[in-house]
Amino acid sequence: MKDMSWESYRIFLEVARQGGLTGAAQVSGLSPATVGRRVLQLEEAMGRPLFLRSQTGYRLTGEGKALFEQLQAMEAIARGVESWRQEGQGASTVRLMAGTWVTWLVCENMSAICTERDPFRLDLSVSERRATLAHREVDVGIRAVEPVEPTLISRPAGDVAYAAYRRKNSGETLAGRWLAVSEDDVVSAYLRWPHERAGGVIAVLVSRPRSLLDLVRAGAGQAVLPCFVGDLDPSLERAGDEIRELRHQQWIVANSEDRHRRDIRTVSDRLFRLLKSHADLFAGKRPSRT
Amino acid sequence: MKDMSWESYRIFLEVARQGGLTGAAQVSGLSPATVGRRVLQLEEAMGRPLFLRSQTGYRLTGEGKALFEQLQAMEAIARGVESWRQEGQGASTVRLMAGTWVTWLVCENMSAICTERDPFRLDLSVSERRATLAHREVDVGIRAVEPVEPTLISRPAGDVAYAAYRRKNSGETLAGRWLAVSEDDVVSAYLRWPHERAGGVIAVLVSRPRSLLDLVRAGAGQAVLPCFVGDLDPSLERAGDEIRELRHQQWIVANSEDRHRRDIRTVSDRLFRLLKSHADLFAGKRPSRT
DNA sequence: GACATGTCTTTCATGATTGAAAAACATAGT
DNA sequence: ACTATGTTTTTCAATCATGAAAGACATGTC
Repeated sequence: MKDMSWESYRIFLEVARQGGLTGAAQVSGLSPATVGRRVLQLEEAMGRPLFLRSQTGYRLTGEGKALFEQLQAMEAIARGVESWRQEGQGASTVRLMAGTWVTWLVCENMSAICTERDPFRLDLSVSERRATLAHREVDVGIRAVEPVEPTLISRPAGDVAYAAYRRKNSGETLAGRWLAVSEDDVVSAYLRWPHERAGGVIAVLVSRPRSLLDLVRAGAGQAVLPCFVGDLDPSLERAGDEIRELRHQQWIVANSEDRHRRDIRTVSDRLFRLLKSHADLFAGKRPSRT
Repeated sequence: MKDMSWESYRIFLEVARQGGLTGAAQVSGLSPATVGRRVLQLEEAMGRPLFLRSQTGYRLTGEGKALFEQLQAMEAIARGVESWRQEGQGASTVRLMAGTWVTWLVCENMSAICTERDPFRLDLSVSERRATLAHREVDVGIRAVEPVEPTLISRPAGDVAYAAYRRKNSGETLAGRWLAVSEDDVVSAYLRWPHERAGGVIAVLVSRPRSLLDLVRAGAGQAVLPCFVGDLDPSLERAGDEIRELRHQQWIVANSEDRHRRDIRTVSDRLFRLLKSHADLFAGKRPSRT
């Protein structure tokens, strides 16, 4: 029997990722009708059900999950080829993944990472959409734990300190009013802290960490933030000492197979310099503001 | 810009492997016309020449070779998926690679490896077409050196001894008449031996080792053969002692990622038993013939 | 309970992709 | 020098895959 078309593999991956035909159709530039047909053919060829169909979308079956695992590895290589292609056309893309606050810092200092004259484009993605380096979904990442995968190379980029912050001159009126991220969206230790350790009640819940800063600025309460965020904001002040138990190191991580890519190296180096130049801020050593 | 179609990748691989449009068209079931078109599109999309075109066929450029390397890894995964598919349909295929003589032994004892009642098919390929385990072109292989790749698992399967053979009762008349494989086709030490060490002249050159046995049987001269081949043939006798310097171990090798495949395990085990049951013959301990 | 909104699925005309055949071309052998 | 055989490339008709729109259906909202 003829082999299954590789093109169906890619469509399958997108349907599995997007959780439905509509989403997959949009990102792949096809129509939902075609996507549905191709998935049907693939299941036919594979001789097993790959999805659980419902009016609300497609969910992977157990066997579908097994296939998904395999094909992700295939996609990783395809991504490598894709960037090799872009490289040849002098228009490469570096995908940088970071947490909410490092992303924020990068945005504030974009000119230190990527200027108009650089021959590459930058794709920033926050870690909520948990992209994986192993599958080459991103080229450079920032992690709070040292990676163990042998296929990754990492470089330590200093400590990160945390403290509670409130609007300046708000005195003790906000003492018990904590701002926090809803527990469903908690992905890091510092986000869990208000839930576990804060004595007072939690006044406002938000779904994105970024909103914490906006709320504190507005005087809605106090929240735990990285020191390099809180200390950099002139309208904020610390509501207590550094929370030592949250301090951790951070690493810049890249895929070792992409060692040869100049653009990745460039971004990685510049990011390293940016973090180093803010090392004192990251570590919570409150410098005198200019 | 839209990504390149994965289907083009597969076509590219086949053209690179077959060295032309015609060959690729046959194995992929397309017409030469479309294959040519798809390659053209791929080159367009990649923005670089991938092949050197000539009336005699397609040859990879340097950049084409780079792409070929990448895509081979992709194909390896696709092969894994393909056998997973076949497995689900209860009709799997085990690809076994071996040298000329082990292949011969397997053919003679096919019932010990794969019978009608087994739920899998066997693809035998001799090592001349140098298939690689790493790229999953074969599932089980026999090697004369212990593999170092960490992705492979190996199992020692005894020693292999060599000696010179001639037709029985041909006396000393054939003393200097060596039969050998032409130097271009020499892939193993025992094939090189007649060229380097034989005192006499080489009477007949053939391109395939298998022909050596036929020639010796016909009384055309003497040739170096594995003992398990020569000693098993009642019409042959040794023309000298074992050639100790050629003795080596052999290993059964499989891809460790296919550990879970029952059919591969079965073939591997049966092959192991077959080799073990002939261990004395392999080692050159001439047993009394029945 | 009606309704709005989001899905997947089906239908059918359109258009892109394909294959067969012929052409153009190089190579090897006589 | 010529022919035979292999290749790639072009041409054109026909098939096949595709998309738009409509249908069917569940889910959540008012």
